[in-house]
Amino acid sequence: MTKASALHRPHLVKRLAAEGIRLTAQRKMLVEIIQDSSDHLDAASLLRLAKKRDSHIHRATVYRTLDLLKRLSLIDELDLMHLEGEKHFYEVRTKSEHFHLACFRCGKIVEHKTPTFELLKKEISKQTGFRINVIRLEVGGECRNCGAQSSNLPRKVGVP
Amino acid sequence: MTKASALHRPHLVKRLAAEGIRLTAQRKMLVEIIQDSSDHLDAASLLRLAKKRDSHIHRATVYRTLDLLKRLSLIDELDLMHLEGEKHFYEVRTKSEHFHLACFRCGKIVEHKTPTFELLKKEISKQTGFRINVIRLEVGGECRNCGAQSSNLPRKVGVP
DNA sequence: CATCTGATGCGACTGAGTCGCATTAAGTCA
DNA sequence: TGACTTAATGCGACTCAGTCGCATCAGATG
Ligand SMILES: [Zn+2]
Ligand SMILES: [Zn+2]
Ligand SMILES: [Zn+2]
Ligand SMILES: [Zn+2]
Repeated sequence: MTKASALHRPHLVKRLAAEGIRLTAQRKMLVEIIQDSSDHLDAASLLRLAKKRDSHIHRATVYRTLDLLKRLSLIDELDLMHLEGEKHFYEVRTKSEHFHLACFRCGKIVEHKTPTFELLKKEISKQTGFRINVIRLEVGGECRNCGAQSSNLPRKVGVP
Repeated sequence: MTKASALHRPHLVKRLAAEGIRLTAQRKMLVEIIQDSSDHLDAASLLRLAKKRDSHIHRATVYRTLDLLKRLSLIDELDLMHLEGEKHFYEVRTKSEHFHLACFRCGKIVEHKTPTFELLKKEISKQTGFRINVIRLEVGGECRNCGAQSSNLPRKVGVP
């Protein structure tokens, strides 16, 4: 169990209850798995992990729960630059906006944050009049390690 | 034909030639369609438009060409906040980075740019040591118009 | 023009995600 | 606590975007 789970689970459960959403065993389990995972999970991985705990859980339930959590803005959906196919990944939404950098060589995903991002968000809102609900920044490139080796290793995608 | 096409097509063709890529009739046509379109196209729309010009073009060719252009960084792939399903959309990559705002109520897509975004990009690079190859910022929310009506219109997604 | 080779068309195939419906179980209240 | 109501789950058939291997076609080159 990561630090995140202990902090967020009560909040999530409260949110679900507040919306008049039924707190089923499956939903609790799925939320727990997402929160406790140190990786960013895609639907298939989530289903796989869930089946370890309850082999009868059905993929439809996983998709429906992801949709629900997305609609409630309890999780964010990520592409991670489509590093491994067209999958989408999910993570619990935290108050402080962070974003993701994906290395096209080694596949590493790095989370980062900087005040400039928060500033940019405010600025966009002011300049365009949009009330911002979701904001997603993703970066693809070459991480410090891979760049340092200035190697000729095979590339995966997006490299000009 | 939009302003973009006249400016970029020669460049695109040059780039393709430079890479030792064969300039087939199909590739030329697909590049033209993407450039001339005022909308952001997804694979299916691109195929539909292409078939109007050459009814024999096959969907596999469209997918392969999109992959090629993506790999060469000649086009960027967008999600547009999955406003209409899980489709991906494509646009010619221009030098100046812009990003997209999607309104969850009316579905409008707005393109925007601000120096802070360029600044952020430089900052990320410096702070993380990443050599940035692709950077994608997408915003979902409520546009000025829809917000002004503070209406109870049906919502599409992501609204808490 | 002839040759070489990468690209296209094709159609079968895959597999993620969806849908309608019968069954189950969460929440509620007497 | 034990019905009762109704949302949620499990199920399996289904869809349909995207992939793949292979035969054929057509750029590029000299
Ligand atoms: Zn790396
Ligand atoms: Zn993250
Ligand atoms: Zn996506
Ligand atoms: Zn709008």
